[in-house]
Amino acid sequence: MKVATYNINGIRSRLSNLLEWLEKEAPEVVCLQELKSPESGFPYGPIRDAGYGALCHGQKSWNGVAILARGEEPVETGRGLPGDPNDEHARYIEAEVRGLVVGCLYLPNGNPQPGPKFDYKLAWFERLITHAKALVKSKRPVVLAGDYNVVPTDFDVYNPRSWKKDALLQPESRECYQRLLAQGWVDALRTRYPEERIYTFWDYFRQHWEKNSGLRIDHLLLNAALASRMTDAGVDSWVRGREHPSDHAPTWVELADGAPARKTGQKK
DNA sequence: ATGTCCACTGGAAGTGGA
Repeated sequence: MKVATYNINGIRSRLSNLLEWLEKEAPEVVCLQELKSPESGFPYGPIRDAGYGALCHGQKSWNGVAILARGEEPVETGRGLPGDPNDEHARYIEAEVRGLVVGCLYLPNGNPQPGPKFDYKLAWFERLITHAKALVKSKRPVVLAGDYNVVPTDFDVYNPRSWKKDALLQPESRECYQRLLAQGWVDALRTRYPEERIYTFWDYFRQHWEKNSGLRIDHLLLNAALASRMTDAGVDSWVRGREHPSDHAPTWVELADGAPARKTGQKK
């Protein structure tokens, strides 16, 4: 089973890219970010026709997240990150799919820094860390997937000097990511490729895609119950090379089948 | 400072966000 995350940068203007990718790669579970659309504009019809059930947490103009499931309907377990009732941004949705708990997140970009947007990023990150603490310990398999807007180390960017002042590389952002990992999460892509440069995002400027000047900011974190099932991971970078692409590429993990659910025990 | 793209407003080109 393939679980993927894809920052689509506008689902309405990118629908054909999404459908082509779904048809070619047929992931079982998909986390989407940056829909830039309210739920009323979400293309449920074409996505259903492609064979996927969908959950959408949208808003006008910005942000927006969704979870797709091939051949079934994801069962929603939460939307909006707990911890701040005044936070209106549509950046988190959670569901159960195929025995997995799937958290789909779009962490704030945080630029320019310093400033209120960077403060919001760090505050949101703290709320994520708090929420993740319960998930990581679960006996159930959990994946936290999305656009984290964090370049974990200098090895995850083509040239750290060019991005030194960017919110994605700040020590505070990286410290939060490390603290999240330290709970016990496995960073699927880096575990699969411990010594290779691998990117998930190439901005639209200065022919960065053509020169492979990328960043690794889309991450799939697995708890212990799921990490042992990982058989492969990768980036569908061909999608970034298509006409009219998002600046991100779909990033995925392949998982072996889990043990069948028990009829007794575990129940609370 | 620059570079490019998306969505929105308003009814063209500018703004905000990334």
